[in-house]
Amino acid sequence: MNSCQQKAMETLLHGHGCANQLKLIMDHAKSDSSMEREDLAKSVLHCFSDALAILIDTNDHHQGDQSNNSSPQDASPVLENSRKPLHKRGRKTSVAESSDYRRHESPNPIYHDGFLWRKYGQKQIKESNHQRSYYKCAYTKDQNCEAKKQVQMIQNNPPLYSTTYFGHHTCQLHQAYATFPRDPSDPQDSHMIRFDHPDSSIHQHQNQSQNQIIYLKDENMMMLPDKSEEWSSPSQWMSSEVAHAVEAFGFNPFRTSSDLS
DNA sequence: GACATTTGACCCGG
DNA sequence: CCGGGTCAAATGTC
Repeated sequence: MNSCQQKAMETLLHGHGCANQLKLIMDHAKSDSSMEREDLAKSVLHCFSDALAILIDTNDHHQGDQSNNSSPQDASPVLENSRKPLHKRGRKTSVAESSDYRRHESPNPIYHDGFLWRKYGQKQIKESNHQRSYYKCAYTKDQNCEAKKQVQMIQNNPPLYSTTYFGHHTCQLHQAYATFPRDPSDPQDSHMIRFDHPDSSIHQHQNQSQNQIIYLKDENMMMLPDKSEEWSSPSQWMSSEVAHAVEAFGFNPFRTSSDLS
């Protein structure tokens, strides 16, 4: 998978996570969480818009360099960082100048976006009069995930918050997604998709006869068919909602440019 | 006690 | 030197 497709995949997964949370909230509408629902709905919309933009751009520009399999994701940031002495702290590279970011603006800060974040800093930004909060993926240490986000109020009246995401989630949440089908011809190879916490086993259901695993947190997740020799259709490697959303836009990330014309 | 958040210090790029 | 990003000790919460 090239880096653009991976980026789109992550964005779609992000949207899927938001959709799941939204569904859970709506299923258990005990409390008045309309703000949360609004955040999630906006996140879902943003994710699909961003993913589609990425995928369409991929199709427009990426067909010529298919031989180049080395994506930026393959380059090891760990090695890059390891060149620096351990006692060095502070800004390594300017994330604000990185082209690899996605910025969302909403009347409320986006706390529930489908990922688990850990706050690692807060700073008063000189020009804005508002504090900026810095978050890392909760799996930064465990799985070397480098995804980060910044949340900052950018306007008082009416309140407006900017949430900026940097980098990609490389935590297992996405690895499970990115690595299958591992061996479609191997019947012993279980087809597993998971979108909840990788360590949580309580939601896990295993169909032992078919050696397939689904997760109850994603009730609408498709059980992958045993015959998985073809993965060209999004509906065969995405959740049903994401697949339907992508197909509704008439887009197939594996379609070639000649198919488009 | 374990884990998450806060906050001041440190570091780097401009 | 300044502003922004990160670290890590201190503090809070469960």
